[in-house]
This record gives sequence, structure tokens and C-alpha cells, in this order.
Amino acid sequence: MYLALEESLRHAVAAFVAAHWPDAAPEGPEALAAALVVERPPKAELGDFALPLCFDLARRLRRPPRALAQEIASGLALPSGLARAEAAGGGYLNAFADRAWLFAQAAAAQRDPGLRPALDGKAIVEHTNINPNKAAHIGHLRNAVLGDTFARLLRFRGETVEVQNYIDNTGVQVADVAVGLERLEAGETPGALTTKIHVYEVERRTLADEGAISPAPHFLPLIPERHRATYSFDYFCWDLYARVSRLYAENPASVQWRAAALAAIEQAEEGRSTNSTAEIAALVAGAIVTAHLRTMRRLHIAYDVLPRESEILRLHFWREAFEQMKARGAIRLETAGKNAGCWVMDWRQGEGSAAAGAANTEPDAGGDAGYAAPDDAAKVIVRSNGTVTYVGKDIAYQLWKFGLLGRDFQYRRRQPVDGQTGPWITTAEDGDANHPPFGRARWVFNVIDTRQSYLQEVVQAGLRALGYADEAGRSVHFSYEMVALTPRCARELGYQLSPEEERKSHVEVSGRKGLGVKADDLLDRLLHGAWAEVANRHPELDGAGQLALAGPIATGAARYFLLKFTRNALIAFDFEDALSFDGETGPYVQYAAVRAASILRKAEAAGVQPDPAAGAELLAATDVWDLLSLAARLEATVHQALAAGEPAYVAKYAFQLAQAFNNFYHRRPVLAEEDAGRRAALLALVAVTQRQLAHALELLGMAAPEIM
RNA sequence: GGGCGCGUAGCUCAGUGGACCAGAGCAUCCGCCUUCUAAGCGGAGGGUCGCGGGUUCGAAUCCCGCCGCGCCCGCCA
Repeated sequence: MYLALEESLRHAVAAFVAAHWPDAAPEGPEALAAALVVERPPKAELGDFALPLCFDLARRLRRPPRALAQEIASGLALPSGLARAEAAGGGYLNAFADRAWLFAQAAAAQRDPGLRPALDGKAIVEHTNINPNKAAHIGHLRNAVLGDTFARLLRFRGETVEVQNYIDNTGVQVADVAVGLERLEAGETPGALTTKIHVYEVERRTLADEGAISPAPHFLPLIPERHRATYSFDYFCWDLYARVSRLYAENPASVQWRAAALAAIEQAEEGRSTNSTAEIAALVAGAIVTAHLRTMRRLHIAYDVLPRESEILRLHFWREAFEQMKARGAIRLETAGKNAGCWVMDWRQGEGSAAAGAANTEPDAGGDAGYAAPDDAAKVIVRSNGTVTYVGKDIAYQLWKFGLLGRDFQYRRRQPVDGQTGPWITTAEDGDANHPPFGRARWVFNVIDTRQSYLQEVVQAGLRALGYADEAGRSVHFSYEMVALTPRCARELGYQLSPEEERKSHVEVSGRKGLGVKADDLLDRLLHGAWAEVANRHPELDGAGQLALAGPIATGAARYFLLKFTRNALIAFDFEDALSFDGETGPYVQYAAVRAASILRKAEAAGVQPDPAAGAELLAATDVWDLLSLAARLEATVHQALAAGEPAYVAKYAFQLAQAFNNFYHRRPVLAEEDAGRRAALLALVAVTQRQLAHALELLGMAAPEIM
């Protein structure tokens, strides 16, 4: 309710100011209302809303702020839902919500009408984007969880959202694994590989059946340690990829195999040849994508469509973008200098040129060669050998997202994963004509870590250079800091730290080194921990019953852990913190919801009905009011979280609401309350809290269990 | 050399447009389960908000300058 109340308050105040001091509000009441700042007073006793406008008015009217605040407070026509207004502090105008009104609204499950769509069309949220050549790790998890939660928040606000997960199935990373299979796993042929993947699948399914855990796709805790390496194909590739990287390092001549593999894959994609390397690469990418979808499903993450690099190649998206860029002068052919023969894009005109010029005149005489010399503002888009760079393809793809490329993919449903309908995936031919419309978005949010900031800027510059300044402005790099490992965690994983690494606060995850915490390992350890807790509390349940309770707890713990940090915080991952279920964690929030549900269940069994009517007197108590006012702030919190692009705000909110409820829980034995009216009112508050907590958990992609 | 980000309690982090805004969790110590699930609640100790200036009645918050740390700046992806 707070958003709507705040809105009507702003309008009322603006109307008053415009009517009484027209000179001080030349912009008119509408514009003034929109510009008014509304804060939250430091203490609940001071009210629910605080407007600092009088400090500003005081200057224009040359009158003391406190007197102005008083004048507004006494003359203001209070909108419904607000009880009173008063001057506070040095000149704040504070307003108080009508607590009984708010309670009645909340108990009637009224959603805050102040939260409305703010985007003027469809938003694409692209996240996950994991190279399909190895198991997902916790860094990928942060990306996916952030993106998924952001998409949930947008949808909650009423936006139209399309979630995409881009699959680079023809890149070097996949080629490297193909090399590994062909060269290190002697005799690996497409047929043998198909068998191997099939075996992994069957084995996985068998193990899942033995564990009797149909909802939980992976269940490593039940698997003996020695079998884990062969358990899953993505795990196998994780190790194989590291082995290939080691091979390249130890035997530089072997790097030619990668180039050959890459060329073979490209030829096949362009239809110029069929070859076993390309077939293997396609098998690998397909199987790994399946593994990733399965992993993400454990975290309640799904996608609308999976656009693939292979179709971008086959459908010649780049060729189209290249023509547009040449035609509009976005790129030019360099004829001299180190970039001779390349098509380059000039960007940041006028901005970086001075600095770049200065740097160029100063040869880096004694400097180390470790950093790249500052360049002129030209970015290579097409190499002198005629091939396109990564950014070039990204610009083409970004054009497609906005519907500016003039070409589209075909689409088909992907095979089901664990019985669930598969997402749509791109195809070059024989697509399903009945696919939903994809692309042609108004807004594009690319969830990519902060290390890619530079390239994201180049992509936006590319749109601008093509004359699409608006689209560039609606291209948002939803960036976040990386997940690294504490040295202790790296050691725990069996990694040998160098002396320098030993001193650092964190070490970077590296797929090439095979250094990282696999997403499924984290989830399995959480599941293991949650199961142990559940087994203690519910010895009456059998193993399957206990696991059914443990699954959502593990998922909740993982998601909350990744969401409680703001985007700019670098997460130095350590199992000790991540595996905790105490304090500010997902299970803490879920536990509060369970307690509320338990009260509601018992009340229903006893025939006690919730009723806010007799709550007026109760609402004067701070613990009760703290709880209700927080519960009524869900939409306001979502509003702020979206404005700041910080899902962490919602996580923090859920925790605070759980905290307020736990406090209330210990002070107010609801069902033991003797006065029937008070009991009904307390029960109504429990119901409101339970509902809002469940909403918040849903937004965070977490389950609100009935028992745990 | 340039760009971006970070620096707040022993540790990990909040502080979303200036009022008790110096906070939370963990860790440590002390209490609380015959009463709606103790994955909980209450209490204690613990901080010159990196340093120095500036703006303001008022700055962790805004501006400038330092210091330290991280990431990025390729005809790799």
C-alpha cells in the first residue's frame, strides 16, 4: 500500500503548494508531485512518510522551513489511507498512515496499486550464457540467479519479459573439448560418444530412481565418491577441458589441433562439409546444454528461448549486420598502421582522443609489457583475414534482439528435460511455424559480469554508429562482480596455490585450470546438510519424505546466498558461509514462513477465523505495527529494487520481514490469546505476513514450505 | 597510461537523494525449549565509516586530491 499512499500524498502536497504559493511551484502541481522526495522517518513514532520539501521552499519563499511545514500539515486535504500530517524536526513534513485502514487493505489481500509497469514494451533479459563445454560453476550460478530474479521482479511489476539463454555452441571452448575427446580419449568417434552420453544419462536416471527422489535430478550424496567422476557428462567434460588446456601449455604444437577443430566446425556450420569433429562438437554442446538446463531447474530457473551461435552463422546474421555497418559508415577499412586491412569502428569520438593521443606520443619505454598499451579509439570489427570478431557478432545479435537486423531464426521445441517441456531453441530450417514471437524487444537487459563492461560499451557504440541511439540507450548492461574463491576454499578443492595467491583475499575461478566449485556440488552439499537437519526433526518420515523437505531448503539456501550481496560486491566464496542455515540465510526466511503456516493450520483446525476488525488497539504496539508496516511494503521494495537494479533489496526485505515475524512470534502467542477479537486480529496479521513472505520468496525463486 | 569498481565492527556485508544512519549476520560471552517447530528469541562486548581537504546548520553518504586493493583496455572468445 505504501507506494499508492506515497503517490496520493505527493499529489496532495503538490496541489497545496501550487495553490498557496504558485510562485514557488512554477512547474505546476503535476511536475511538482513527480519531483517531490519522500523519505522514511528514522523511527516509526515519527510517521511513515517524511517530505523534506520545506527546506527547499524556505529558500524560495524566504520563510523558516518549520513554519511552512506546519502550514502545509494543518491545511492539507488528507487522502484516504492517511491519518494525519505534522511538522517534524527542523522542517520535515511527516505523514502517518491510517493503521486500521492499512490492516484492512492488507487482510483483504489488496495488492499495492502503486506498482505499475514502467517499460513501454517487451523486455529481453538474457542470462546464464554458459559455454556448453563443461559443468556450470558458482560464478554461472550467480549470473543465472541474478537474471532470473530480475526477470521475476519485472514480471511482478507487470512487464512483458522474454528470458533468453545464449548458447555459444561453435566457439573455441567447445572445440577444445572436441579436441580432448578425439586426441586424449583415444578412438572417440561420434558413435562412441553418443553411447557414452547415453550411458551417463541412463546411469543418472538409475541413480535417481534408486534414491527415490524424482523431483531432485542429481543426488550425489547417495553416490559413492569413486563413482562421481563418471556420474555426469558435464563433470567428465570439466576435467577433460582442464586436461586439454594443460596439453596446450605443455605441448604448444598441439594448439594447432584447436585451430583445425574450429575450422572443421565452421565448415560444417556453413554447409561446406560434414566431419566427425563437428559432429562430436554438436553432441558435446547438446548434452552439456541439457546438463545445464537440469542444473538450473534445481534452482527454479527456466528460459523462453535458447538462441544459438550455430544459427547465427548459418543464417548469416553477421553478413547482414556487416552490410548495414558499411552502408551507414559505422565502420571503415583501415589502410595503414597496425590495423591495416581490418574493418574498424571509431567510437567515443572526442572523448578518449585526447588521452589516447597523449599516450601515443609517450612510448612505454621502461614499462612492463603486462598491460595493453592505450589505443586510439578504433576497435577492430573484422580482422584482416576477413573473419569477424566477437564484438562484431555481438552487435549483430543485439540488432536482432531489437528487431533491427531484418532477419530472424526459425524455432523448434527442445527435447524435454526430466519430463519437463523443453524451451524453444533456434534452428536454421524446418522450424515450428507456431512458435511465439521472439526478439523485437523494446528493452534489452544483458546480465554479464563486470569484466565485460568494455565490450558491452562497444556494442552500444555500434548501435549508435548505426543510427540506433534510442536502442543503444535501452541496451542495459546488468553487470555484477565475479564470484571468486577464498584461498582456503581453493585449497580445499585440491588446488596448489602460488605464494602470491596465498596472500590474496581471493583467487579467480578458472575453467581452464579446472578450478571452481561446480554448481551441482554446492547444491548437493546443501542438500546433504538440509537432509541431516530434516532427519533430526522428522524421524517419523522415510528417506524420500525427508528429501522432499530438504530439496527446497537447499535451493533456498543457494539462491539466498547469491542474492544477498549487492551486484558490486565481489563474492569470495567459502563453503563455511555458503552452507550455513543460521542467521541471514534462505532457510531462516523459509522457517519464518513455516511458523506462520503452522499457526494458520492449527487455527483452521480449531475453527479460529482471522479478522482484522479488532486490531486497532493492537496496532499501537511497536512489534505489531513494525510487522504490519513491513508486510505492506513488499511492492514498495520491489519498486526500489527495480529502480536500482538490485535484487538484493528484495532478499534483504524478506529477511527483515522474517526477523520482524520471529520477534512477533516470541512475544505474541497467537492461539493462546484469550480475547477472541484480539486473537482473530493477531491471526489476520499472521495471515498477511505469511502471504507477503510467500510472495517475497516466490520473487526470489524460493519455495515457501509448509513444514521443515 | 586510461576506464570501471571497491575500502564501514575480529570475519562477511547493508546503509536505495543529508533527521538517533553508525547497522545486520557470523564468530565470542551470558540467558531462554512441559506453552503456535530453538533452522528461533533476548542480552553483552566490539567501529577515528582508508587518509586529507572542501561544500553545508548538518557528510559513511555530495565535490576535489591522495593511499591501498580488484577487474578491464587483443586482428582471444
